Amino acid sequence: MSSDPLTSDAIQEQRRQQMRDAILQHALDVMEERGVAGLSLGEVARRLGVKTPSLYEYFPNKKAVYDALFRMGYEQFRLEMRRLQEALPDGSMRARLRSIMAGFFTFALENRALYQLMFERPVPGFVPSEESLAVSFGMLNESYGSFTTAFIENSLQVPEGLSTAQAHDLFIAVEHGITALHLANEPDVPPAESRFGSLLDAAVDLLIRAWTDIPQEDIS
Amino acid sequence: MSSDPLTSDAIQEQRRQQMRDAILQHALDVMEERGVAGLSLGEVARRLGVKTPSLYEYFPNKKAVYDALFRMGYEQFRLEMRRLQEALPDGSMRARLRSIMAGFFTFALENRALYQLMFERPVPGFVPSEESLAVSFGMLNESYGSFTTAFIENSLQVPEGLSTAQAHDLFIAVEHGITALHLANEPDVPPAESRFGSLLDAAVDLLIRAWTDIPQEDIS
DNA sequence: GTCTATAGCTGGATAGAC
DNA sequence: GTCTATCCAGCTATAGAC
Repeated sequence: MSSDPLTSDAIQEQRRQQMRDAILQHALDVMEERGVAGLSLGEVARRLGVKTPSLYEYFPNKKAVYDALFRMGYEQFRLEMRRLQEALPDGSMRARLRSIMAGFFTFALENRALYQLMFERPVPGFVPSEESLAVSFGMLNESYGSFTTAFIENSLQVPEGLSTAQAHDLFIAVEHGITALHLANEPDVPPAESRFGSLLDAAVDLLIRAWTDIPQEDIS
Repeated sequence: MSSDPLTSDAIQEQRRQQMRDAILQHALDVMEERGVAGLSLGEVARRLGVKTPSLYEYFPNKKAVYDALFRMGYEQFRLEMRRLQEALPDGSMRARLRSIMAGFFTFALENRALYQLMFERPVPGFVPSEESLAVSFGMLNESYGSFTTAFIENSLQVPEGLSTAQAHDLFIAVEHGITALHLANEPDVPPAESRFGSLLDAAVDLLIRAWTDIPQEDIS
């Protein structure tokens, strides 16, 4: 019997995918060290133990590497958010929002370069492709879905004039504002002691206060 | 009489300052077009009608240009915030917060590159100098001062466990979150129609709701 | 203070041998 | 699919004439 061509192809494909992943992983490392815009394909190749032109077998150009990273970032982010949803504590809306915010923040700290690529525009000339933007929107929609569910379950009320989608966007904006300022100003200070990281609880409190009717027993 | 050396020196100094300003202005233009990290001294020189080495008479290296821009950004920002404070509408805290947020947002839109340099870290290897950081802290303190005043005047209450300084930081984080997401996702959409720009009012509402005791007449 | 000239480097990307 | 060789472009920065 000759070797099975189908299996052979599959192995080929697998190897190809492994190489692509390795490139992306080393690219991430380089970005962490040199800054997002400081990615160099030469440096990536060096770390992989190959020569630069070899990379062009796997990505047509540098922008494609950025694009793949952008997409990968949102896919990982989606997985992380799902994991978070499933492990969400029972009980108060406060505890649940707190948990989501902490997860968001932690993801950003553990994937700084990726986070910057996803939420800021640090690379001159790079704009995510349509397909990658679709992935990022998919993630947002999924997040929006569980946000809405949580809202209904806890009978929180969004103020009139504001859609639930907008409330969700505002939630993300608050998360991102705290996260981005922490990363820009005190990237290496532990969140709990940091100027902006320590505001996570206050932010949750803010949202709960604003979107919950003051209980009647508060009035003497 | 010979020419007055003092006056001559002053003129020299003035010319020098003009050239420095011109360099910074063109650097800003280039950053707007090519991205913050895409600044090229060669391009700046070209637009000024001089050769690249001439720039080194005015700045010792490229980082010094970034640093001067960073500082300039915060100085302009401070002026803008003062102007805003003075023109603050009488009346409700809501109207005043709205005005401040709109001013912040507008400054960011009209100075995108500068804003990114100030609030994000888009340039690999660039960290603001101590002196420039001092300027930025000075601005924050000034902003904090007027924030506190406005709070006291309107007898708003920060929740226990949160200092006024932290409330101020949270305010900035909300401003930045909305602004940054707008710039990253829909930089060219007019704020009023944009996904995140349109959240400015909702953000003010959020803060007011959370930090104001619900009036008694709300209870039937 | 401006220039020419140039060092010195790094980068992205392609052609073509193996 | 990997390599060598190379192109080409751009950049920061310095030396030294004028």
